[in-house]
Amino acid sequence: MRHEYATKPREQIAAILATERRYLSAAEIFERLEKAEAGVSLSTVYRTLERLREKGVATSRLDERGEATYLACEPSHHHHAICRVCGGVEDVPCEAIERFARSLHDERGFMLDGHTIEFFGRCKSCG
Amino acid sequence: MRHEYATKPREQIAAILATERRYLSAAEIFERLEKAEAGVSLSTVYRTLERLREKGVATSRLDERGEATYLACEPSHHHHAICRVCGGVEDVPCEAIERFARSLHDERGFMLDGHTIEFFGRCKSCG
DNA sequence: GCTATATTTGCGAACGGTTCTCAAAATCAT
DNA sequence: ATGATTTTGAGAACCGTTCGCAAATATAGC
Repeated sequence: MRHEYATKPREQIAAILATERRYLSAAEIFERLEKAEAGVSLSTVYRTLERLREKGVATSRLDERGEATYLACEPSHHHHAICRVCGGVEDVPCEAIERFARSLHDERGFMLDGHTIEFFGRCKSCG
Repeated sequence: MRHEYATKPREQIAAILATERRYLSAAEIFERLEKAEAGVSLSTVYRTLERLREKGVATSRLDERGEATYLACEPSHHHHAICRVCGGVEDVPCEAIERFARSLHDERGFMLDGHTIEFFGRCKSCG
């Protein structure tokens, strides 16, 4: 029989993620737990973040330096506008992409100054 | 006086990059150099790739596992369509983004099945 | 509540990619 | 060739992440 144990470390990590509207690294989360003297290990932080991602309640992305960062995130398909100053994340619905720069600024006040776009799939010769 | 020395390792690395239309990791380039018994060190591969990127003749991106990969690349602003099977890269001009899925398939035969889009800038409160 | 069983945890070691250090080798100007 | 300067190779160091395992914890059944 397969069980899921509800543990204090998991609750604490999920809580930190839930109250933060920016991508956090495992190290950042670990720091906060240390400050709160939670006695949670870094390994557990990594394991729990990965678990949250698998469950679909968090997304992850690699920052510029290749460090994995996590954000509590609804599973619906959308994209992110990330502030270069505060790191804050705003959701950008997929349909908005066509009008992206103008709408981001006009509708949300987000001053776009860069973006990363990559498409994946199969090229003509790989069918 | 500041000089730039033209060396064999640099030529060889640039040559590998120039003939390959896919993102290559430092390790992959190093392997090829080993096969050719070029006697070039991994450190030099890293240093040279970074140098090519700074000079603007190559771009880099992190793959899913966070490994840095490099591609010889014109400096003009555009995006990439990466084949999931062969790794081949096709340039996607920036203006095409609005019509991306249809045009990619109709015009290039690239069957889109995923994409990564991130916007950067300053949010309303960070001005 | 207690016990048995399965899951989770913390610790520390291992890992893999990248960067650094530094003496030896290569490049270029003269 | 010679000397000043840059680049290189080898290996150590680094850093984020993963792994292995014994101890601790959570749950189910009594």
